[in-house]
Amino acid sequence: MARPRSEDKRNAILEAAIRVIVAQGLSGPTAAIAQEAGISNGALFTYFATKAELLNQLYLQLKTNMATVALQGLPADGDLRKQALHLWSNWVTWATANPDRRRALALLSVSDEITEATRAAGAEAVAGLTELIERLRLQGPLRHTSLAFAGAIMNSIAEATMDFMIGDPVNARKHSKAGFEIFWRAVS
Amino acid sequence: MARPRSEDKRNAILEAAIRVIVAQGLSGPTAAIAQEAGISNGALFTYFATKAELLNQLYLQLKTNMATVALQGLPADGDLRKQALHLWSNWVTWATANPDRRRALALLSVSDEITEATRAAGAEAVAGLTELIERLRLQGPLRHTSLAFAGAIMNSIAEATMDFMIGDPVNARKHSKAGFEIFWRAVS
Amino acid sequence: MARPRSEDKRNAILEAAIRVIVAQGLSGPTAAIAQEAGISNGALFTYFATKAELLNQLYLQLKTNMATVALQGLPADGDLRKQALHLWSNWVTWATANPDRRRALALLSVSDEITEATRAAGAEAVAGLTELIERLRLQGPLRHTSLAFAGAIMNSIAEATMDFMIGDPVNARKHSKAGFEIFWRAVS
Amino acid sequence: MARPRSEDKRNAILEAAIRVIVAQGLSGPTAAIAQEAGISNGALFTYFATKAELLNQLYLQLKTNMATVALQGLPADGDLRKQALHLWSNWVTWATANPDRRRALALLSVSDEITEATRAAGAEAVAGLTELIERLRLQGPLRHTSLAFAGAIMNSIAEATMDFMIGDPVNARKHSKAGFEIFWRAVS
DNA sequence: CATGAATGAGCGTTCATTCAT
DNA sequence: GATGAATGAACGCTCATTCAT
Repeated sequence: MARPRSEDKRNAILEAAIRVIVAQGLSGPTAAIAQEAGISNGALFTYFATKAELLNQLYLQLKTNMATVALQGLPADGDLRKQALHLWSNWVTWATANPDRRRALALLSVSDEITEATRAAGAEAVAGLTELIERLRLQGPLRHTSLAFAGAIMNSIAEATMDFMIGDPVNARKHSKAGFEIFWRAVS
Repeated sequence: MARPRSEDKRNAILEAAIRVIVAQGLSGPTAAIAQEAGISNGALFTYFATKAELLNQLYLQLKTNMATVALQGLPADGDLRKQALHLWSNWVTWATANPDRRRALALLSVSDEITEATRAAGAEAVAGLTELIERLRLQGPLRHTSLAFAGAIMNSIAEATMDFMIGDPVNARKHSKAGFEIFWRAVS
Repeated sequence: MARPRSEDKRNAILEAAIRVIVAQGLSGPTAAIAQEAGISNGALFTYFATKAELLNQLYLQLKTNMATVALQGLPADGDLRKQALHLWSNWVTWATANPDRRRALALLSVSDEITEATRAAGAEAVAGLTELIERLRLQGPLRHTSLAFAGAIMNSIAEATMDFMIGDPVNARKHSKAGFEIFWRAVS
Repeated sequence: MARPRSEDKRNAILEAAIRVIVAQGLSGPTAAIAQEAGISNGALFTYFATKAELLNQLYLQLKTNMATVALQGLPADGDLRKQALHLWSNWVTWATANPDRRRALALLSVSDEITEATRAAGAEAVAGLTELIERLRLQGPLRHTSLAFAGAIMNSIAEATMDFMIGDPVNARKHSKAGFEIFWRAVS
């Protein structure tokens, strides 16, 4: 058996890609990613056939990671507001603790390198989140809009909140609270 | 800076840039922009010293254009809700009528080619808008947050709304209305 | 008006390509061709959009050049043998005087970079030659084979002859004569 | 050189190389050859130290194979024409039955990866053939040329004939006969 | 000895910018 | 000023060869 393909190396590449993307944008060279990951420039293509594939997989991993963290420890039986607050709290905490991941995900989200298939898989990955939002929506004033619209609104409020939490860490808690109240008023 | 010969040509370049950016992203070649504008390759650099400068100026022009339209015909004396609704209506109308401009502006907004100075000038350009938001904020639950935060929230709700209006034109009016109500509930 | 595209430079590239192909084969780098031609590596692509296009055009030019030389001063009224001898003589003289051109053409002829369209144009370019061969064929023992077959046979004898003329210049004249006699006996 | 383990594997590689060369040219990747041979990437280099060595050995094997088949069952006592016809027949039969081998050999023959030493060994391998040609030559009009020249001429006529037999299998027999007559007239 | 991941030089092509005309 | 050819650094990707397992 040859040297096995290393999961660690794969992760190192994805982590390196985040750093390069944050520093140089999506057009950062694959060679820089490889160097940052401590491998040769050719080895990168053992793990990802093309740069586009690397970006797609990174998008998916970031989205999955975000959703997983956001849903962590969600109280199964709490009332809706309690659940929403838990989710919100996890979410903004993730964003605050991982500004690079969040920035990379934001850039990837608007890139046209990300295929429809990947976007669909990404939607799948956040299904747990989506479901909670749906329950919220059905009970409030957005009841007559679509799920997607409600999700987008919630997402947009959250993102704006996170921007401020990251940009002004001292008042992060305050912004988080204010953001949640706006969000809550939007859906209930 | 001596003004270059033709203001028309300058505008043609900026319009061409919008089309190229929408079609190919920010990495679209300057040569494509020049061709689309009906001028030569090299002439573009008579009007904009570098590609980055072109992008910065385009950002500024788009932001200014958006703000100008948004404030058009704002009733000076109406009550706040009436004013806000007028603004909202202008804004989403602009976005619906100019999806390319909006898409280009969105891409430019997250690009790291846009300098701090340009962003500051952009903030300047939307001062009229900002002022109205500030008046809203001071009267409502966001009163204890910052102006910038309130602006970002409002912006984010509007952007999400516009996405849906453009993506689903049949229900555009409905989305606009729903979006405004959310916005209004957020600030009042 | 900008610097005009220079026919000289185009020719310099084609000549350089011949030298590089002879020295390194068809896989010789475009950068080497550019350097040999005294231009920057990017400029090559102003004249030929891709390497494949360069190779195709080179093939065509070489084939055309060969045919033109071969037909030079062909006696219009001479008897067939006289005409054939004239052609043969021109042809092998060209090959002897231009071994690099001939070698490059040989490599290009077997390359799969050369498209069907180019091969068709090449056949067009040697139409004058083909026509004479056809007249020969119809009068001799090959009368019952195809034009293409007769052409291939004649070509193959000529090529073998040229190989020996180039490889052993001292006896070039002798080989040429012997080759022609074989050829003549093949077709008459 | 200790013989590597498996002669089978060596042959599998050579056969695979033929297929890859026919499909992709001489620049086909060694990895593709290995895959086609059903072995790993690296194992190929246990059998052939470099790609060039593989190509050289393949050249030699193909040439040997061709010559062996061509001489099969040669009547020791027949008259010259009978012997020549037998040889011719074997030869074109081999080419018709093994177009891939022939195509690969043709590409290898013009490649500059094949060393002088290999070419010399190749000449050695076809010595039996050469000897017959030599006997022919000494009795006919080519008597005053060199052995090599006569061989090249004969080879060239045969190759042109084979091209047509392979390209137009329906008339293969006819082309073979016509080719032989030309050949015979050239040497006798 | 077999495997296949790792290496890194090398390639064709692109493109912002410069400059001869 | 306008044109578009020239420049050359940069990029994504390939592949012969090496080497850890």
